[in-house]
Amino acid sequence: MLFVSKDPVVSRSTLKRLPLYLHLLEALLAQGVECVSSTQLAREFNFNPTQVRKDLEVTGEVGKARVGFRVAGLVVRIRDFLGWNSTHDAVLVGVGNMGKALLGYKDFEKYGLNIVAAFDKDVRKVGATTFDREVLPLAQLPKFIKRTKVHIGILTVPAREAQPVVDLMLAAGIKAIWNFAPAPLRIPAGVILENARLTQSLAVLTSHLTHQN
Amino acid sequence: MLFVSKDPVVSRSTLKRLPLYLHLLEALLAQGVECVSSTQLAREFNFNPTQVRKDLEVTGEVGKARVGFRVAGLVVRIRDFLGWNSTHDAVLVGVGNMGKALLGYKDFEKYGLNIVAAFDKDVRKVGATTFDREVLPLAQLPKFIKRTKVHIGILTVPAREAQPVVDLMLAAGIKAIWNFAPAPLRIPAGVILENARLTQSLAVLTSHLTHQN
DNA sequence: CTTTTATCGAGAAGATTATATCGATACTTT
DNA sequence: AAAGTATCGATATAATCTTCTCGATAAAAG
Ligand SMILES: NC(=O)c1ccc[n+]([C@@H]2O[C@H](COP(=O)([O-])OP(=O)(O)OC[C@H]3O[C@@H](n4cnc5c(N)ncnc54)[C@H](O)[C@@H]3O)[C@@H](O)[C@H]2O)c1
Ligand SMILES: NC(=O)c1ccc[n+]([C@@H]2O[C@H](COP(=O)([O-])OP(=O)(O)OC[C@H]3O[C@@H](n4cnc5c(N)ncnc54)[C@H](O)[C@@H]3O)[C@@H](O)[C@H]2O)c1
Repeated sequence: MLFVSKDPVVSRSTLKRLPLYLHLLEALLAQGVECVSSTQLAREFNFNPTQVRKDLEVTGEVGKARVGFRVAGLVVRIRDFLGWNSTHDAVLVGVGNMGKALLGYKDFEKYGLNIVAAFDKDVRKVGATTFDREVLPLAQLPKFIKRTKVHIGILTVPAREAQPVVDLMLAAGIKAIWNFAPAPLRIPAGVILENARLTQSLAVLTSHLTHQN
Repeated sequence: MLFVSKDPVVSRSTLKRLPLYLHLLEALLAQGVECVSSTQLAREFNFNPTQVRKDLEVTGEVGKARVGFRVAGLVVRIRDFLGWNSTHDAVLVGVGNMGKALLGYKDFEKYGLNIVAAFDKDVRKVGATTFDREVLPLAQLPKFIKRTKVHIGILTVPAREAQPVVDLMLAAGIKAIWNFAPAPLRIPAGVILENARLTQSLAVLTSHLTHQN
């Protein structure tokens, strides 16, 4: 779509398919499979083989005619491309149901994400330790972001609180926001916003079920 | 993309933008705003006005030149279109961190989703009550689905457990699956699969941060 | 009452994304 | 060794999605 600055123009669609391939490839790697063709991968997901090849092209891994791609090579290349071989620190704001689920998710480290601190404005939550991380008062958020130079902000507050918290984050220098609240956010160009809105996902299900009858 | 059976009248992109409009429109409605133009809506999201009009067209609501669309009308039409004015019952399997967050989410009823029961294979979790719902043993899942004719299955088990649980659901007659596990699932045509994969969403963030430097 | 302006809906044009085609290549089979 | 075949990468074509253009229309301004 938009949002990429220079030449490495990779579509958001491709970007979202890469983790799908990766998960499968890691399973194949664990099974000891050495090579896999675009045809095989495509069959797993009901994609088109050409599309798979185009997607994998962005990682730089080249395949061999009649053989396919090296599984181990693809795994490394995709992880590198996605930035999952390095660590991206993040702060989380809103230690409610969703916030706690994210804080408790061990596998984020596999995806290069490291939640270093959590914040809440509810004094009853502050001070408690949630999954080994202390919950800090919201007031300390700006200073913390500036001091630790953390780039990612995870937003798990109620919708009406989302924009004010985002403004705090932006003022403190956050570069990317992962938003779970069903609220339209205003952010300046240059900052990446990714909405993990479950309601959007749900819309696909409920509308299909509705129009099927 | 693919996976819609007959005439895929509405694109998935449009489908995912409708909830965005809806959330904003509901806020406007609460403020007493009566009409809104595609231009105004577009500005809020940095979309193109024509795109907004095309999206809204699918709901059947017609606008008035020089005035725009009735906010109240759009809210009803979008909710109807998405199936959010009726109730879709669902079962949830895997009462871990994510499963509990979903069980505790009060607003799902606004989105037409009603989680009627939760299942887990861990005997320590079974019997406990999580957010007013008893956790049932996995063994009871098939009978429960058949008896209650529930259509939606929510999958919050570890990735390696995903396919076996899906197979159970399918055999019992589930029509739509909302999957949170990072695993490629095999499902027959006619069943709707929607992946709420946070790792796909995360890929957008981490890859951008990586390639910016 | 006429002109101006903002917006609509329909259709055309443009951009992006997905798929098909094809020569080259590397492995298998005969 | 030669023939056959699956797959690659490159390029062309097709499909889809987005944006532009324009005549019609409804409200506001003159
Ligand atoms: N729980 C889910 O399954 C789910 C599903 C879809 C969307 N969401 C969205 O995710 C967000 C969080 O949902 P939840 O279920 O965790 O809600 P929740 O009410 O359980 O938690 C919200 C937390 O944010 C804190 N908070 C409120 N305002 C704050 C502020 N200004 N600064 C810092 N902290 C603040 C609250 O104290 C609370 O701890 C909501 O926007 C919700 O709509 C949640
Ligand atoms: N927690 C998160 O923030 C998060 C983020 C992204 C993805 N996910 C994915 O969501 C899924 C659940 O994550 P989680 O953090 O809740 O994990 P979790 O380990 O906390 O919970 C998993 C639950 O599933 C149950 N379970 C395991 N096998 C089962 C089976 N065959 N049948 C029924 N129940 C079974 C376990 O007993 C446990 O209660 C995982 O696939 C995870 O990768 C979670």
